[in-house]
Amino acid sequence: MKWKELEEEPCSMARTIGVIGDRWTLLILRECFLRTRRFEGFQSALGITRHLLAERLKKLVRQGILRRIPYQEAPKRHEYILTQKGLDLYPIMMALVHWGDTHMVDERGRPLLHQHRKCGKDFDPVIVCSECGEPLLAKEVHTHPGPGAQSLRTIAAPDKPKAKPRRSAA
Amino acid sequence: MKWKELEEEPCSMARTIGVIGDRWTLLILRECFLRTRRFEGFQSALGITRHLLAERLKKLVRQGILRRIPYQEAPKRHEYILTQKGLDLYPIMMALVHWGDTHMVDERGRPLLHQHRKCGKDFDPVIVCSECGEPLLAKEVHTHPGPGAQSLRTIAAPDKPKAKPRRSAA
DNA sequence: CTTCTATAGTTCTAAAATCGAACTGTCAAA
DNA sequence: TTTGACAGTTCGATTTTAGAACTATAGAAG
Repeated sequence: MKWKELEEEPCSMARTIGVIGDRWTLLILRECFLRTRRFEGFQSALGITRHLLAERLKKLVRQGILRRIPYQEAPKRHEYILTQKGLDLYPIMMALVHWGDTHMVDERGRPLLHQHRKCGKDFDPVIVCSECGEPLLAKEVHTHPGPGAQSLRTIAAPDKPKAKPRRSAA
Repeated sequence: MKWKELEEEPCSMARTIGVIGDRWTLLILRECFLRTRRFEGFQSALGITRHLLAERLKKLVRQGILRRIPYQEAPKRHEYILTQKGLDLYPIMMALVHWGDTHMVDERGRPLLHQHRKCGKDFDPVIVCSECGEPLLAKEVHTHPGPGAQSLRTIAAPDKPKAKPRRSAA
């Protein structure tokens, strides 16, 4: 499977992974949410090679997740800022952080706390059902094909995905 | 930066990315949540090379995200099932799916719908504050160093990463 | 008894991605 | 005139991944 195919699969998760599902892209996005905007800022914060950084930024711009905006003429310079589409990645970022906070902290505790301005408290993100507001548990969710379904794969778990001969028997 | 270093960074997101932040691992986890449990199941569903699949499964087991459980003696066979730590990845998976549903669907609509057994309705996942229950917006969240902070990097947003405006920066 | 099939890997080579370091170009300041 | 900051680009070396074949075990088929 190639990256391009991923984005065309009838699976929203696969498509998302096709866009942001690699180490550097995710880390670049972390920096974006931490308000880094410029090439040098990303590079020195992450230690990514300049080559890859340039490539990843281009891809994020192509995907409409970042916008490249001039901040000075003279030597033309641009900064990269999140579009709405990019800001919408926030729940993904929070979910990643929260899992790390829960399962990957050492004895010192969390490196970073999040305070909700609305209520003033440090919080954890909680996922709830948009319809009833109850917290979601994997076990209580049932998936079924939607209008965009097309392949039998990825819609629901087929109990046994037919095996095919791997070698020519001749 | 190497993979191993990532897991030691004082940043929960980096650590999480170090564990699950690559294309195949994420797709394998998708399959896990769709109830795939066996080597052949993953391989044929994803088209991943057997070599990589074996490696990724080993890593997920090492990380305590999957457990390798024998389901038959005779030729010894195992299946891979999510531990609690693995199940806790559910919010990340849902967040990925939801972003794809919002920004990556084609005219046909969503490939997969999620029904909440508790209320019976198809839903979207919503992230709320654990303290006040209000939906979270990136703009309303302030980050500050926690007990596990140690490096100045990644703790909090440096307002401008050593970018001193040398000119009138618009 | 031999062959086929199913399952879960391992091994090998070629191709692709990433790393690391140097190089390009613009303009301001020293 | 030289240096420094910034935003890239280029290129050879290294690491990962792809793709296909090979190994191993055991039941069923013939």
